[in-house]
Amino acid sequence: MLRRTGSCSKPGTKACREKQRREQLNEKFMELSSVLEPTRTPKTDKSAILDDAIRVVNQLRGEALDLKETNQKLLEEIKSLKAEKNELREEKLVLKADKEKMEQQLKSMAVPSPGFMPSHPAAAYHSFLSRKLCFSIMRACQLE
Amino acid sequence: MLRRTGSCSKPGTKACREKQRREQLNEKFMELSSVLEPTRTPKTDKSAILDDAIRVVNQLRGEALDLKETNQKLLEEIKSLKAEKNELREEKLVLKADKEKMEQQLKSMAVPSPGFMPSHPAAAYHSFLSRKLCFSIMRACQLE
DNA sequence: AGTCACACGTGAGTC
DNA sequence: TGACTCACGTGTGAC
Repeated sequence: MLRRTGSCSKPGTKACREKQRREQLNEKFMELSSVLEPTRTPKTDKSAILDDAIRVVNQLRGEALDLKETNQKLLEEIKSLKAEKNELREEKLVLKADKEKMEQQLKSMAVPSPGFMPSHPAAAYHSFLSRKLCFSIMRACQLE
Repeated sequence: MLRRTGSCSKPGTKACREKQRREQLNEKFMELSSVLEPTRTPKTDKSAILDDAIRVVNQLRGEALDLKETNQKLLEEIKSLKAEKNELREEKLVLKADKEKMEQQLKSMAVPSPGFMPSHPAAAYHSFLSRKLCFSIMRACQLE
């Protein structure tokens, strides 16, 4: 692209304005080329610049489409992961409630009612064995 | 863009080849314009086409960047969700093991050792009460 | 009228 | 050399 840089010989002439118009067009060609290839020295071939522009726009459009599709799938995966997580949390809560209920029951068993007193030596010994058993259960149930 | 469509007056002339070259350039302008606006009637203004091309390329570049960034964040979120899910699953397994251990202990308590026989009526009555208590605990622990 | 964008043919430079 | 690309000034049609 030859460039007779500089202003017109006779300002106001039609030829001059036509020259300015060409210069503006060429500046836009350069700018487009710079945008298309931010790294390299801009091309000076108008046909090549137009070809590149067509190619790049199509390529970027496809890329954006792919990325949007991927985004959509990732969002769906997140949605399902959150659902699974909530399900696990609920199941965990149920199990925890079960466990606490069992512990509560065992604790109340370990402390007998005040009026309950074995009157016979054999009964007292049996009661001792029962309470010993209950504590061992509690130990087993608390699990560290 | 005025279009003197049709071939040259005198084929082979320089003027004719120059005309063909201009026509090729114009076709590329048209194609670029079509790519830029797939829906509308293509523009015929060369400056406007170049402006649009610059704008669209920049816009698509930014859009692609945003999408890639979003993708990255989504991937990280998925990663952390999976980690949280695994943690919940492990906690659930621990709770389940606890529960089963407690159930096992209670079940073995419910069946006393064969040599264990209360010798006195009061002791027998107390043993009866203990077993009754154990069964009620088991009912409570199994929880439907 | 006058302006605008384009087409045209030609001169000039490059490989 | 010849074919290519670009700049230039002008001609033309549309608004």
